[in-house]
Amino acid sequence: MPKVGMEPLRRRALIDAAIAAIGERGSLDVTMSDIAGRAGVSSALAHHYFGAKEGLLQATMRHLLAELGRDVRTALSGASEPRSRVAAIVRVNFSEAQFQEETIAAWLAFYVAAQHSGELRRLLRIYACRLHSNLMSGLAPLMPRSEAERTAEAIAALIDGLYIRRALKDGPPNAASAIAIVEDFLAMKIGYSSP
Amino acid sequence: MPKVGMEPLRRRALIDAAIAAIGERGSLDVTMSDIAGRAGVSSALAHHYFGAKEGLLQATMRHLLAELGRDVRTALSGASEPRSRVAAIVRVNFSEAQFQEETIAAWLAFYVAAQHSGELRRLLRIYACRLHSNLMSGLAPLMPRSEAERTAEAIAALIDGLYIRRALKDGPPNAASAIAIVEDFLAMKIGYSSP
Amino acid sequence: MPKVGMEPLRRRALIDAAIAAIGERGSLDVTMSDIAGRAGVSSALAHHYFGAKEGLLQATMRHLLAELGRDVRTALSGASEPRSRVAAIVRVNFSEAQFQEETIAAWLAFYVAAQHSGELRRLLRIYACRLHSNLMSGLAPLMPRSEAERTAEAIAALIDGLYIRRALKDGPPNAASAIAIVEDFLAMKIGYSSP
Amino acid sequence: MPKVGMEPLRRRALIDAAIAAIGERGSLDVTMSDIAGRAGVSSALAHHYFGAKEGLLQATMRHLLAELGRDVRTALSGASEPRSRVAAIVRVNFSEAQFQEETIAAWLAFYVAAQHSGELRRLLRIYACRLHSNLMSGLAPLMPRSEAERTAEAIAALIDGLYIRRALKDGPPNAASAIAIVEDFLAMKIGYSSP
DNA sequence: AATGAATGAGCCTTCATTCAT
DNA sequence: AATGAATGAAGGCTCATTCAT
Repeated sequence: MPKVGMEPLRRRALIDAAIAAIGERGSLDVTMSDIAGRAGVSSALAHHYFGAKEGLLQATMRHLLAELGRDVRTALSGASEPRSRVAAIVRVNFSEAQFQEETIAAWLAFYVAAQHSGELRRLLRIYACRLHSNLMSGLAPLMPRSEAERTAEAIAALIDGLYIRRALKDGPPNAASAIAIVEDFLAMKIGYSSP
Repeated sequence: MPKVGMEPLRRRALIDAAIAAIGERGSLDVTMSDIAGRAGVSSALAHHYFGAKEGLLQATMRHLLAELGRDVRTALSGASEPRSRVAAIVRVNFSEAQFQEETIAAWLAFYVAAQHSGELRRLLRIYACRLHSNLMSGLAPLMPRSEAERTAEAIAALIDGLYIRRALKDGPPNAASAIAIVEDFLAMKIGYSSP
Repeated sequence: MPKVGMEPLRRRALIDAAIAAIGERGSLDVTMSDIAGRAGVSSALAHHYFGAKEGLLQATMRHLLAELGRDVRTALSGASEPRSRVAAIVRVNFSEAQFQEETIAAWLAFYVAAQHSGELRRLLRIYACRLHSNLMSGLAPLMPRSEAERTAEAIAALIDGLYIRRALKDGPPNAASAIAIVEDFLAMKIGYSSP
Repeated sequence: MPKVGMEPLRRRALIDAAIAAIGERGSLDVTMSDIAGRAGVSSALAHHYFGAKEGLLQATMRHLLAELGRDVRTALSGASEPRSRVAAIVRVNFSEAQFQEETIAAWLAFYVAAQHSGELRRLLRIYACRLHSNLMSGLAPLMPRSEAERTAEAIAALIDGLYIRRALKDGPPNAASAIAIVEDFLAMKIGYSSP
């Protein structure tokens, strides 16, 4: 039983537990004790590592954002054609790693909370900017700039809308139909050249 | 000096106060005292009229839904052409009465909360069904059924997505650009016949 | 059982309980629950009336100060001769109402805490100023100004010193010997004219 | 790399840190972590050396008392005349080593805490006895025994009073004026023979 | 010799809710 | 019709303390 170097493990366990708790409850209104309990530690330890609940929540959101960012980067690294870059971004957002019940619920909870919390808002904006510029890197070569801007905005809205509408559905998320909807939009927008 | 016939006024005042409080805070995590205070009454009275916090929240959501429903009905009553029916629905969702900062925030808060609360979920689903069938009443005559279904789904997602993305923006909501995005999608979908 | 107009009674009961608790423990490090329990109410009610622990502590100190102030005023109102004014002030500080174990301990606790708390410090300073000017009103006619100033300072120090030294003693405070010490000093200072 | 012979250094560092922490905060309500941090060690080490917080606090008070005792002994060793013995004692209490903001605050904190802690109380009493007998060694030759007793008591009270009244003042302690007050009292008491 | 890891206990505070008036 | 009074329950956070290394 290693008694040193536990910090990164605990941090990670606590963040995972936070995602689970938030995802299950569908809001940030979860207790530190619940999270800590899921991670198998005392709530005092959670405070020890993250200072306060807010610290843990921010770290959790950062983690979510970082994971998505990594997936997107990976997906983009294998897509050189503009069209396929856009498709790759869309696909990642509905990939198995991202588009699962728990993650979706946590994601939305953070999204809504970001409306009124300085730091969460900042984090989410950074992500939004990155998404936008990633989309633009694929769209810009295919249409006039202003058109590309609006298209990027629409795709982002579609993605977020498809996420939020999961809130009403039962059963496992259907990534395929979600992707189809976005792809359909894209196809109309930039013509039916294969992605 | 107690007055008679106060009940409906108080109920309404409390619901308005709830919307304001929730909208301002961006979540359902508001206190009964805050709401009651805004309505100018004691929190005990809020309990008297709504039984419990949950009751008030449900009544508030019902109110939001009812208002939107009324607006949609009104808009539809003046639109007989399929194409213009769809346009009318979209326009209502971004009308001044609906698409304001406070209402948007409250709306999202309920949306996310609905993920895990029986009654709120039920209410939101009813609304979603109504929206869907309203959209279908406009789309069905214009395209094959399955295509119409998917289009209705996409429009609904777009609307919700444009709402949620308001969470990141500053300044007053820009209804015009939101409508333009949905209309653009619609136009591509059903051809450029004027709405 | 009156259910209205309780506020002043509860406030007073809580302040008395606070004095008792602080006096018994000899420091401000008492719990709200302890205080509330002594007052026969829940700790939530204490918060309801005083906002927070700090509020209750400040109110308590204010109460202590106000009582002493009132006693001093009363004593002074019956003393017109300069010499007897000084004597009256000294006597009040060691009167039965003030110079009891519990009050002394509470007093010291506040005194020490005032070193680093803005509001308590402010309150204590006001009291110190008042004491000083009261003493001066008696001493100024009897000696040169600068001498009077120093004498007032010495008397104040003697009083506080006799208070703090109670911390080491057992048994009930001996007011008579304390008064004798201050009177002895005074007598030497201003001559043996009868007080 | 553990070093041998660290114990006395660590103990001393921790005690110094405790004085600093207590002096700064003005109360014994400081955390072990704070103290340990100031001493540059972990709080676990503080426990290792002192067993518990109480142990460290007692050691700290003992240190304060011991230092004062040493200073007094030194001062007395150079004063053979009764009058000058008393003066020496007074001077030490307001010497630079003792009469500084931090030490004063720590001193008072211990004083007040001693009201209700067995060991601290015992320690403080020992010091008080020593002070008393030291004063008596100077006063007894100069006046009747009972008069000397009362004078010793008054001087002790004056010293403590001048200490506690520092709690209300800003700026660096003014030792000169404090000494002047005690000396003035002494001079009146035992006549104006030079100290 | 020294520390990181970990926790239990306790405190302040908030809040929905109840009740007598 | 309406409220002030009051509380139980729960949550965030702190801290002294222990233990294995």
